[in-house]
Amino acid sequence: MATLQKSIDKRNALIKATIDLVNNNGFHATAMNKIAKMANVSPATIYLYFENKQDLVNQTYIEVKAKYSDYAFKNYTEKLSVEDGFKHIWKRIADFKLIECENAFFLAQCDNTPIIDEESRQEGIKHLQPLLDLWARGKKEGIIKPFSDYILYAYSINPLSFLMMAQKRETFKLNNEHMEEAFQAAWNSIKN
Amino acid sequence: MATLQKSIDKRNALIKATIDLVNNNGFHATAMNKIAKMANVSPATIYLYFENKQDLVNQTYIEVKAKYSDYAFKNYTEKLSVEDGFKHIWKRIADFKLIECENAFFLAQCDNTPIIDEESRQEGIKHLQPLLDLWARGKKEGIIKPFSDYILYAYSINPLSFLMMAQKRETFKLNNEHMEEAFQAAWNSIKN
DNA sequence: TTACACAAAATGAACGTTCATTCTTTTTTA
DNA sequence: TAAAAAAGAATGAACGTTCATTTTGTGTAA
Repeated sequence: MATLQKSIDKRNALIKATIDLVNNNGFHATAMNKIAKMANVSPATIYLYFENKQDLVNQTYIEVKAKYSDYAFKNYTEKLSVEDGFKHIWKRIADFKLIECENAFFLAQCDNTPIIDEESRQEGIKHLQPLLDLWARGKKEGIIKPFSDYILYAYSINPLSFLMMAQKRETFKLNNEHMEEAFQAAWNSIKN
Repeated sequence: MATLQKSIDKRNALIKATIDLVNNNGFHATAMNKIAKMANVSPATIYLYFENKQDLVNQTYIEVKAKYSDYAFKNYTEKLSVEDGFKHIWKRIADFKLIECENAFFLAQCDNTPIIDEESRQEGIKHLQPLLDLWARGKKEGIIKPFSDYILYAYSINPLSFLMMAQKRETFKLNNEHMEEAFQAAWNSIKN
């Protein structure tokens, strides 16, 4: 337990600190110094766990992205109808953005800036496959509009990021009614 | 012409260089040095036009945002029906994101990160009023769903940013057919 | 149980570099 | 010719990273 466990704790603390500081200051304004301080660790210790700053943020991204898709597809099964399946995944993603908003905000920032290696970005995309499969089935059954996946994503999933951002910036307060409206808008934009 | 004109040219060159470099490297990885070099100017000269780096990027943001909304509402008139008016504005915004994609990308990056002062951000929001007015009319006439403006924006306008981002990243190639699909999705998500 | 030795983990100080900004000088303009 | 504009070199601070050293944890011999 002792040694290894301690290590994992430190690594987690470092990743948590990275998310926090990058969320509030951006990647390049976040000093290794500050990350170390927030994680209660010496700056030098970071380099026992990560190659360098870029590696730290890449690994943080991949880890958060994995957490995101795990959350999104929890309890999902292909046995559901297209509409029910979509609603299930959509609600899970919405929940994630609300509940794990620090994580979600970090992902949004990575996805909209050049701070992440293209390689790590590709690594993070893989996880969405079940949703793409669902859409393929929906198109075949004539339930989903025959739009390209990018369009379907842009109009049914991605808007949640915008809402989360507004919420985080406190220019908008999401409530249950809003979420109901949002789901309707999402479904109307892609259903046939 | 002479003095003042020359100054405006330099200022424009600086702003253009800022957009270019921030788009490709992010704000904090963009050195004043490099901005000066790209604008064919001494680093010291920047400080004749801008207070400091933050001021440079704030002013760049406000200027690009103004260009964006000018473009969006060009030739728009309130005499149009709600549907036609919306289509008009939507197409203008879509055009902007396609044609002025460097500008659009810069805005997207500013809107998704903490690089811009909250004050400048607020300054940039004002310009959307005609669209909000149109939605208000649409809701009153029962043509637009009675959703909050944030939701309407998230599902009808903001998705264009996502598509532009994918396009810029060359993971997706937008064509006319896609734009038609995108408009349908946008309108379906907000129409009653 | 204690004392010791060794390796792994962790540290704080130090390094070289790069950055935003300023200072002094030169050039341009009117 | 005087003032405004611009330049390039200089500056101090801050950064990512490394180095020399100390601390911690673990197994072993007494």
